[in-house]
Amino acid sequence: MHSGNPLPRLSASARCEGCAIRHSSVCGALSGDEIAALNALARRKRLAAGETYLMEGDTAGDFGNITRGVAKLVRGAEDGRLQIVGLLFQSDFVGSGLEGDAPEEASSIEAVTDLELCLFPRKPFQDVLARFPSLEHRLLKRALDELRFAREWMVLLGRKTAEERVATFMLHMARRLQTEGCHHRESFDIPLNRAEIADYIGLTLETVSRQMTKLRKDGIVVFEGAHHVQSIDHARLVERAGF
Amino acid sequence: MHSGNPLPRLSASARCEGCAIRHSSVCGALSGDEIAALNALARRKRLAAGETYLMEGDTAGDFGNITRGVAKLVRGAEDGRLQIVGLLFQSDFVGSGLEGDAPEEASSIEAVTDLELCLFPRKPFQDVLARFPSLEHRLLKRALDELRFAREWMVLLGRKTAEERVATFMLHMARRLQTEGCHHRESFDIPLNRAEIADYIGLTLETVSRQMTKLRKDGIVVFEGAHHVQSIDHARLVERAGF
DNA sequence: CGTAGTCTTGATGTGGGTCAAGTTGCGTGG
DNA sequence: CCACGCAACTTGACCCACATCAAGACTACG
Repeated sequence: MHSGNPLPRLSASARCEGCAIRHSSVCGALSGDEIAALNALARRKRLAAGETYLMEGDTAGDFGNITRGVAKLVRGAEDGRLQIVGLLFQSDFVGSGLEGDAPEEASSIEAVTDLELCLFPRKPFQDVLARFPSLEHRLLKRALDELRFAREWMVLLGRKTAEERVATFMLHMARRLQTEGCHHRESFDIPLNRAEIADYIGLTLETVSRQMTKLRKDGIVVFEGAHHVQSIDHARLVERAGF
Repeated sequence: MHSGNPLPRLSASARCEGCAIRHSSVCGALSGDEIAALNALARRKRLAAGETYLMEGDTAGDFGNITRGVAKLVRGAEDGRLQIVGLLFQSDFVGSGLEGDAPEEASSIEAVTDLELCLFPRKPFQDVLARFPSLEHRLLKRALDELRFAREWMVLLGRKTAEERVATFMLHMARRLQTEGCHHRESFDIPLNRAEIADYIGLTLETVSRQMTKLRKDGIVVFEGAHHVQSIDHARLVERAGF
């Protein structure tokens, strides 16, 4: 990891100007001139589903954006217990600490689907950050959004029933994934498998499976296979999701 | 709330220069000249233990610091279930959203102990924030710290046993409260009652009580009354706290 | 069309919730 | 200073939602 041969520089065809997440990521804070500074630093990295980008305890420390795919932030115990403490989607930001050397990572980052990252080496990115307060402003907004979401998830993990957890999870997936592609369809693919869902919402995979079956039998969700959701009854899901 | 008679301006004897949290709060980012801008805005507010500063759903929207005491961020369901999603200690920052009007609060803020706040009206503070990037930088560092902590707590809520939760909670209290006063003593007062601890770590008050009793009987914690901790066996607590 | 990974379903177990008394500690008033 | 009353805490008995253990059933890919 992060050793040996350098990552490829961004090719002309993959410049920031034409980037899929040019405006939705933190880069949206930057004007044409400013983005040039980042463009010069950017390196692309691809990971296959299941591969690990960073391990808990590492101090790798680059910054970057997710340009395609879904990643999970995972904390694990030696005895096999896992908790997914966050999901990263297209245009989400990656990186720990702000100043100085990178701190030890509190969680691993693993590719859930095939993944594409746009990475900036630590020190040069810190310099860019110091030059452009609008970039830091954008990072702060993102951090506050993630904090609000983490607290929402604390409510789920601390107080919700299995039924409420799965309903809340489905609403969350629908909100994040329906809008990524086309706005009108209500269908989407759940990128996580049953075990990952369980580790995200603090249950076992068996309980997740049973609750999914219940949603199907109650006509609230129409599945096509275990991962593709044809349609959801949003109102009834909200009822089931609890507070 | 936030109606009628204005809060008192900061008196000369309570200026920022002599403030207990002048350097530990976000204000630590500001030079003498810069702090003057904030000093002109500051209003003090006191709450007795148990009083509510903000209700879930409010859009009050001032910013501020906790100058003394402990507050809890609480989310509640109609059926009585509660989850404390964060504790605020001396020098912690309060306020939602950055730009424009205040968003609806996701959680209530309630005084756990007698509480003293140093508040800045929303709009003027936003102006100060726009003028001094170092203040925003400090806010970002704080937000990232809180995010890291929230994710740590997600692990507790999602995967830890009752025994591990109470041990982790005690370590957290020791860390936050021992250093506030004198460094050498290992004793401290738990500001939360059993029900609040339960709502913080996702258990019932009975289970919390039983686990506290177990810590006492196993000689890991010496209590004097239900709230005062005389000493803790740090190493054995860490063992019990799990991952 | 075989086989390995993933998902579903069923049977059983248990950690922590719920319900119900006690007990302790503390402020208040006599 | 003591008696009372109330809230907070502890402890015990019982229960249930979800975990665990154990087969099967899909499905995808060679």
